[in-house]
Amino acid sequence: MIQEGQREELSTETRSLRASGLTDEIGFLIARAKLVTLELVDEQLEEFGLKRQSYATLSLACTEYGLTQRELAASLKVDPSRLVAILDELQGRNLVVREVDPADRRSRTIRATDAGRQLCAQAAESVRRVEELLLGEIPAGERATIMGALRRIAFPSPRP
Amino acid sequence: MIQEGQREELSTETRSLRASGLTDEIGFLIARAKLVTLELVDEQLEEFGLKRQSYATLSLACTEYGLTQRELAASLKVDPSRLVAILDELQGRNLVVREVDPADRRSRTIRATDAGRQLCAQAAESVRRVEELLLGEIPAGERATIMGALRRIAFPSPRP
DNA sequence: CAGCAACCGTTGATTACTGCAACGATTGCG
DNA sequence: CGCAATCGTTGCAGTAATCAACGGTTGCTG
Repeated sequence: MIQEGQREELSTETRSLRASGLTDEIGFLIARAKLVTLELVDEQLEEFGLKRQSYATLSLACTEYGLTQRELAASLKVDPSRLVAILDELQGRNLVVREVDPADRRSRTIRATDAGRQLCAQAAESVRRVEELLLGEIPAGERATIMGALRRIAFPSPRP
Repeated sequence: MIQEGQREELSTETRSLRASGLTDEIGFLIARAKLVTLELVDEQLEEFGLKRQSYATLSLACTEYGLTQRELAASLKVDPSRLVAILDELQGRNLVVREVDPADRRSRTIRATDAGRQLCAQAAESVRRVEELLLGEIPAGERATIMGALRRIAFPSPRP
């Protein structure tokens, strides 16, 4: 188990975390991994003036499906009321538009503008770099396993 | 790619998420996996009257290292001021005690009581069930890969 | 050994985010 | 037509994250 070659200096912090058993629990690991990962994502998004949620919203708005705010909120697991502010900001920057759904005038379908699409494409490229930063040294086969497992966890039983 | 045998009913929600590319981004996946996972963890902890942070704190208090509040806060990436309320609650339930560090009377070393150890052991057993729920159908070898990757992401460059 | 900067736990204020109820506008159904 | 349900929106309450400040304590330094 312990490599002779690379002597690992274990901080008391790491040692106690291991002794507590927390580093064997998936909940603790995912919570912590989320902190680290999203910090990197935020870093990448900063230059585009986007935050995680506005970026995710913009990404969905770039698809061909004309999603309503309700659908958007459900997809992103965000409260519809929270989405209002996000869309206000995106629309204020002319990245998306709210179109009245002709089929149901209560709903607004959200679509990205050309500027929105362009910005989203650039941001997506930056965001994808995070995976490289985090899993760069891991062989491609294992990386696929990991991403697949995350997908499975993120979208449980019925849906992939 | 697409299995003939199992016809997958794709909801428009899943379809649009895929089309947006978000399901290929590690940031989105981890954020979402964290939501799902911690919901299960909370569920398991509820019967013990613990929340994530108090459980993690209690876990660390159960180790042989007599950690100070400062060290605890650093290990859990929680603000020291936030830890005060957590410890107040745990101490109020006689699960931990604050001992004045004889070496440095400014510091308080946190230790679990016998009751605290007992409760933590029970809670830990429940919490570990979450991994089974999430990764139960995945072969053991891949599970080890996944947990290892999470550890690597959660504790970047210098520390394992 | 006196004094001073630094550190510890704690308090308090400020800010941000989540979840929930309620509202007008609109729809679909009976 | 009338009524329940839905959509976007607003506002509010509870919770957490961040930061400054303070008394008590330590250790360094002159």
